[in-house]
Amino acid sequence: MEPVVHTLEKTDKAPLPGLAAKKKQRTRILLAEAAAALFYERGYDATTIDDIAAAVEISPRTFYRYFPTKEDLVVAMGQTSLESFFAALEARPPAEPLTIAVQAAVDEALAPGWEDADGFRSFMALIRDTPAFRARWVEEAFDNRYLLAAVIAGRTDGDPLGLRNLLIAGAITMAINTAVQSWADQDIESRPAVYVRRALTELSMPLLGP
Amino acid sequence: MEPVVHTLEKTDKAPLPGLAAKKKQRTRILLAEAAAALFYERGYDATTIDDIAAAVEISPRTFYRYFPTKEDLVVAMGQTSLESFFAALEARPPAEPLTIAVQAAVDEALAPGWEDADGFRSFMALIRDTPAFRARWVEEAFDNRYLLAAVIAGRTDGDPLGLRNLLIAGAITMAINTAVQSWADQDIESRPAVYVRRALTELSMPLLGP
DNA sequence: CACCTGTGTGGCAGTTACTGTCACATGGCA
DNA sequence: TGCCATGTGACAGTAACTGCCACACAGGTG
Repeated sequence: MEPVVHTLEKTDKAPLPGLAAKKKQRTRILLAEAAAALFYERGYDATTIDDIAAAVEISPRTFYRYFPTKEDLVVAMGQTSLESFFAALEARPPAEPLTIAVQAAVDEALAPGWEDADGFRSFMALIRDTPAFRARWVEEAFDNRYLLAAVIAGRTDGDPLGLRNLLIAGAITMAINTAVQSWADQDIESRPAVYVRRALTELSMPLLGP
Repeated sequence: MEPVVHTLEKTDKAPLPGLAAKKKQRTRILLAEAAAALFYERGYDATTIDDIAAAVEISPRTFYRYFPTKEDLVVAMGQTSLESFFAALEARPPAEPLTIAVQAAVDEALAPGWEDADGFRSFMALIRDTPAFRARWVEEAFDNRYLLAAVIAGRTDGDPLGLRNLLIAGAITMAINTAVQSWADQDIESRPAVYVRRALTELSMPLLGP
């Protein structure tokens, strides 16, 4: 078992001819979208793999060549946002304080979301109410600490696996998740970024006394 | 769905006659122990519910009256340590710096473990290598933030659901998990407490610049 | 004592997630 | 044209879970 450090793409193989790769990627996205639509409509349990496969016109067996388990669909459903976040973060100037950079990256990553904030809220609700998704999603966040730590390390030429960077990444991960979750659960009006800002601001002050 | 805030016991019902409750609790523990033994011996996938039920001489159907899913066994396997941790933490003097208190509580909770550090290490390895367990375990840690935040709030008469306390609890949760995991993965000699101390020390300094 | 009622248990049938295996299709290449 | 590689589908099998019903064994009531 080596998935301690993840990469964002699912590099099972060498890059492939390049055309087939695109097509495979495309089917993967189609599957995730079809699944999402069905989950929102009927719920997770009431949607079978057969349903999802049928919606994309592939055989159920083939579904499993794209996703190892039904739960893993949730990762694909959130992947676009996640990639945007990391891309945005890496594009930020290294001199900028980390808090600000993260804040801005969250803003950008979620930006396409809040014209339809309801969609995003549905997504969060789906995760909250679907135990299998919830666990998988949290695990994903947990793992992405390593990715985040690497980015942080990159801004300062630090050690990607150093304890300090891991802790910072962990705290930020927790902060973002806590913030977004409160937003999804409570607030009807303001944008999630408001919550994230509040949490990150809190983080930038010393958390613990001596 | 309401499990946002957890209690440590599984309060499905009113306290029950009290005798039946003990017996039920006992069976639950027996199941968790039998399952653990089988998992260590053959692995998670190679152990069926039927095996576990047979080891405790109950019917497979009855197993599901104790645990909703096979994965949930991992929570029961770790529950004793978790309860010790919280008990120890609450017993600490409120004046004591939080870092020290947590450190000491981890020490106490894991103490029975390191005469047989190998057992604990096996447990961590099982979690690491069993995707279903891993996700469930991380989720549990994630949820226990709320419990920890409540305890922290109790030491200072703060708000158990206040953002600040949630963030502190989150950071500590991450720190402990990161520390224990590194210990389990790498170190053969020293005790996990050493890793935890290092992480907590780091946490007690400001994590993020302004 | 018989009678009910509530609670834990077991057996059975059914659904669905997932897997191993094999056969077939397609497309580039010699 | 034949050959191989890679993606796909069909089929059978295992095992996790669920709903349902029937039974056992309390404790309280007539």
